[in-house]
Amino acid sequence: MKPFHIFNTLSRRVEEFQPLNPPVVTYYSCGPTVYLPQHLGNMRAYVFVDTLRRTLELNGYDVRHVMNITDVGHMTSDADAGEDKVEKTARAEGKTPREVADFYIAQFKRDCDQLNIRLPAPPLLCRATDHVADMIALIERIVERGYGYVTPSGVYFEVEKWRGQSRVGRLSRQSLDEQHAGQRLEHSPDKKSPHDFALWVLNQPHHLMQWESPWGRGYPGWHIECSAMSMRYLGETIDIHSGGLDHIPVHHENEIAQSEGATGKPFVRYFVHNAFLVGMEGAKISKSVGRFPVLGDLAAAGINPLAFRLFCFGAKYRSELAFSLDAVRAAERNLDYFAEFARNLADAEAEARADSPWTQEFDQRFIEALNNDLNTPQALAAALELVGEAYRRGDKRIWNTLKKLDAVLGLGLDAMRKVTHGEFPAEVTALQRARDAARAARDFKRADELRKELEAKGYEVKDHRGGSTIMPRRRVA
RNA sequence: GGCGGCGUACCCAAGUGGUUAAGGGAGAGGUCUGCAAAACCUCCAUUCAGCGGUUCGAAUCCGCUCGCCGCCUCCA
Repeated sequence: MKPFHIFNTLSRRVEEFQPLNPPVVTYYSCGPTVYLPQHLGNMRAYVFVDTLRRTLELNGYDVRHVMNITDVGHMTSDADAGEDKVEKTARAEGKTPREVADFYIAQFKRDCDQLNIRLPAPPLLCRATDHVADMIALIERIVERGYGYVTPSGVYFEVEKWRGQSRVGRLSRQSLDEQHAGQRLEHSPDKKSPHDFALWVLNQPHHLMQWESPWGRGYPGWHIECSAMSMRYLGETIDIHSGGLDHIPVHHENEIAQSEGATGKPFVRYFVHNAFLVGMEGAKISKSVGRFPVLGDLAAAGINPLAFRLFCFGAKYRSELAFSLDAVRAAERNLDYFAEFARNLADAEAEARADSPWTQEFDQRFIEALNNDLNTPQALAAALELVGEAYRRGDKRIWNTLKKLDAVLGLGLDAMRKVTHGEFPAEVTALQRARDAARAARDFKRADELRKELEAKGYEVKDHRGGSTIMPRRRVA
């Protein structure tokens, strides 16, 4: 089997992945900003993060995964002096910033749960406001090494000193001249150059969240949280750092500068970036635009939210994906296909110790597709064909294989099977038995009555040759 | 102005130099079925935005044209 390969934005190539200290993989993924609900574009990114993590685990790696939660420092306009977005929402809703953040964090966790996205457990799911001391310590190192300078409006990182005027940005491949920084926005006159960015912001008395620092009361710049928390939990050089494509030119470029400026060591070995979910008009879905679809919209449209996970697998993470309710409905048919198979699987079939030998081909195709830069469309195709082949051959000894694939697909097929193979109330089981008997006696009138009774109690009934299966009716929110 | 990406069937999309252009959805026909629901079979792009070029061979490489989008400012 070929080892895992991934596209590294640093080299702009698909590379064989080799962690620094196998089998451990240190992985930092950019998490949510918590001043609004997460839209489906955000959720696509987290499905991607989850898929990457699960694929690494499938390859036998021990993934130490950190995700940050940005609950301070995102400005509405200018990166240095605009209003903090969390605070803006707090003012609008009459809450404290902490309350706003708590609310949207809880919602984020619920959304992830519905998509079977496994989040790191705290403290590895880490909040910026809980790590201000780490950030201050890091800024001190940067200043000591001569890359930061203190002014009345804040501490800034001196970009040109770090990389030189003409050097091309490592990630964005643009020279400083090409970036036209400052052309379209106002910046602090204290900055030596428009490219410089804030590490610590001072003298913003209206800002609600403030901390004491060696330079005075203030709050951290946006980029510093990721460097500080990444180093805190994963060390000064990590294996993988992921985020959206939009972070390449500013956020990640600046993270590299400040981190390597502070430590003198490489910050990240593999930078991985996911592409956007786009609306039907082909335009990017983003928080700053105003209206955007959220996970709850799917349930409102009668779609199982988990279908969104499979919908995401339909395109590679580096390709734009066009969102529409119909496209998610199409994915929901695939979800039902897997689910039906799992639910109807007899115990004898599920408990077979070894799967049929022909399943290996699909297993292999699945893993090779994922190991080839996370080609989820091909992996999904292999999984679908595995099930199709089982039906075709009338040989359902594929459960061990399917469960293995589900470790990445993340549909929870095992739990789905238990829905039809679990314990039901005695009266429900009795009704089912009575109905099976009526059917066997070809008393279809009676069978139909009993079906109605079961449905009234909230159970769905499906017949097959020898008998029937029942399951609680899916609640559509 | 700079940087980057995209255009494959009705829809979502793989494939990026070489046998018949994955897979799914929708659609059409069929098998099975008491009903309902599944499932299975068959069909569904001589063609990859357009035009040139390179090559024994291109959806895949190069050039041009048209159309669309992202980033350079908070954004996954």
